[in-house]
Amino acid sequence: MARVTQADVARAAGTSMAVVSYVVNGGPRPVAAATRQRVLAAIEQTGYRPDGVARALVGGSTMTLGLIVPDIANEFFAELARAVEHAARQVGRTVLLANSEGDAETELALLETFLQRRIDGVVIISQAPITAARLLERAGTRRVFLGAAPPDDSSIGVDNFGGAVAATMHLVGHGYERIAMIGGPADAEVAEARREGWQHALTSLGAADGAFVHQPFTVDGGYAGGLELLGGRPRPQAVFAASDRQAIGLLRAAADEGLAIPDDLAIATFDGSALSAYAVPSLTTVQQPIAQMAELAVRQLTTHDAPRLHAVLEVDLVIRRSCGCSRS
Amino acid sequence: MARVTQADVARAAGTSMAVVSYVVNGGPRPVAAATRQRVLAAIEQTGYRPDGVARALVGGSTMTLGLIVPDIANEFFAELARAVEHAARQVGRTVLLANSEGDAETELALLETFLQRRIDGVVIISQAPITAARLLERAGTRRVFLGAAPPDDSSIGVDNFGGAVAATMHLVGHGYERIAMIGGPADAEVAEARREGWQHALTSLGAADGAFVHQPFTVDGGYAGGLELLGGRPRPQAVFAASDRQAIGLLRAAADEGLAIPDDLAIATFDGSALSAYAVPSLTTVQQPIAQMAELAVRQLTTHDAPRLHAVLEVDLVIRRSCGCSRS
DNA sequence: TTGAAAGCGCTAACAG
DNA sequence: CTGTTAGCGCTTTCAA
Repeated sequence: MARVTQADVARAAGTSMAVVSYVVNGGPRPVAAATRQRVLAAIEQTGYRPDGVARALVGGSTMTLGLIVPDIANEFFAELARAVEHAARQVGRTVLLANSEGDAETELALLETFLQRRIDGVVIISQAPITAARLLERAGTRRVFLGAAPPDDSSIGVDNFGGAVAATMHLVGHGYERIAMIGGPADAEVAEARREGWQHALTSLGAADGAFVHQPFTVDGGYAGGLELLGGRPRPQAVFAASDRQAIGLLRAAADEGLAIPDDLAIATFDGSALSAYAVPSLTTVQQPIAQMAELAVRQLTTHDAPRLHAVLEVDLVIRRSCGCSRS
Repeated sequence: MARVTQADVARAAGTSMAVVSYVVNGGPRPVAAATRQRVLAAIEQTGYRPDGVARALVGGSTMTLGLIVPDIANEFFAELARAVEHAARQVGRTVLLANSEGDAETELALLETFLQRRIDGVVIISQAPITAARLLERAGTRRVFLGAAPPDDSSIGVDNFGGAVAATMHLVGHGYERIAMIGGPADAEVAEARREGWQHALTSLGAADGAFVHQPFTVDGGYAGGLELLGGRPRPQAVFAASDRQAIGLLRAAADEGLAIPDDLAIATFDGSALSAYAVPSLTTVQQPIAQMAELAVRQLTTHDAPRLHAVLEVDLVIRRSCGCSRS
């Protein structure tokens, strides 16, 4: 039951270890067809499985990517994780997953662990971009930030401002005049951009400012924000939520108030996670291009000397029922 | 910028590599307090970070656990993944994540990759338990199956039958007489156990058989099943869904039919993922002890010669609004 | 208590 | 085209 090594294969094939390595890796030296066959047969017969650890030690690359998200149980991050794992697998990489729990200290500790594991690169939704970048830079580890990012590091983001404008405009197009917003935490960059987009749409249309509340990106946050907004007078006719999770909470708040969606209250939200499609009624939402983000991130980490990346991806307004479009 | 190695530290501290190793690992040989201080200082000063790869090569353990789920974007698996990662982190392990996409071939390929990476153990929700177990056994790799499992391997499951009985009984207790069920795929063990529980509760109460449909564990499955069941005459008064995702689809089907929950139709479901709490109305569900499952799984994989584990965990009926309990 | 040295399994020069 | 060999960075005997 002992581990089958390259030496065992070499012995069985009557060749040297080097040759075995050459056929396993298809290089860097050519191997005669006949020899190759013998080696292949020996591999088959011995049940040899190359040892990735030894390979990494000598070669340098672990073929492993790290992924740090605040909370994998959040639909959006879960979908992102799936996409990242998928993209990584396509190029032969494996992914190490970790949850920072939204905590900067935990995130740094996690990065430290990943560095010890010698990951080839990391995709991170960071709570402390500057510190994280410095650590990774010192270690010479590639990385790409999603969302909040240090100015001089590779990052992938979406057009939060534009998406919020589009959603708000759409609501305005329905004729609503009092359009409130449940925003994210005041210190979250992406949240602020969405707020500005909403604000911009409102003012550029000459509408008075709508009510606004800061809330965490959670269902509970959406619920609390919803209750507060719906309790105001005059009550808003529509609410733009900064995230799907918040919109779900808002749905409940509306139900508590006995408000029908979209007849008594229209809703638009941001993210485009499956949550928004499953909700009743389904939510009109600004969809983030998750697959594309993952694809880009993995490519950035795995292509040899890729130049710094600064992507801001287009976002897509998906019209569903919560905004009132399909009202009879 | 070159990698700082143990040799660098030894040099800086004026000792041998062995001593550095002893202080880093706290053994196996004692080190004089003064020497230890010098080493610690040298580590600090050089910015030394132990190389996990080299360590794994010589030591044997990679301190890494693998986790294979069908689809991390599914709430239930996402919550499980979070719990596993958390439990693993508590004991200093890192987790490699992969999605089998519900495909046996993919799953095997993933396992093969994990074995090359020399993971210490794997937590798996398997599509092909027997084959997977054989592969892992040959490789001498520890594993614990969640859900479907080979009879002679460690596994962790929940009382699917009992949970279904409890949920169905609860519905019966409300006075409903026509209680239908949206089940899982016919070939899924856990799904069958839930079906039997529902069946058992019905017959033991002398109720006539309720309508039943097989559906995949998806929102769409629940929607399709819901439409079919709700279209039948007489229409069921309550439906027990085999999973939260299906219940979400059922909610939509009910909305399509203009049925109010729980007044026109009561619902109970199985899983207890956040989805069930977020839904409007909130869903009465059989909650799986996710944290406990993860905790147990990780312990099984990381404790030295743990005996074979065959856990069947208790499940908890969480009463919320969809069953009609809070009807005025 | 400390040091020297033998590997862990593999890749890639460097020789033949 | 194939074989020999020197490490990759670390842990752990075995000596001192």
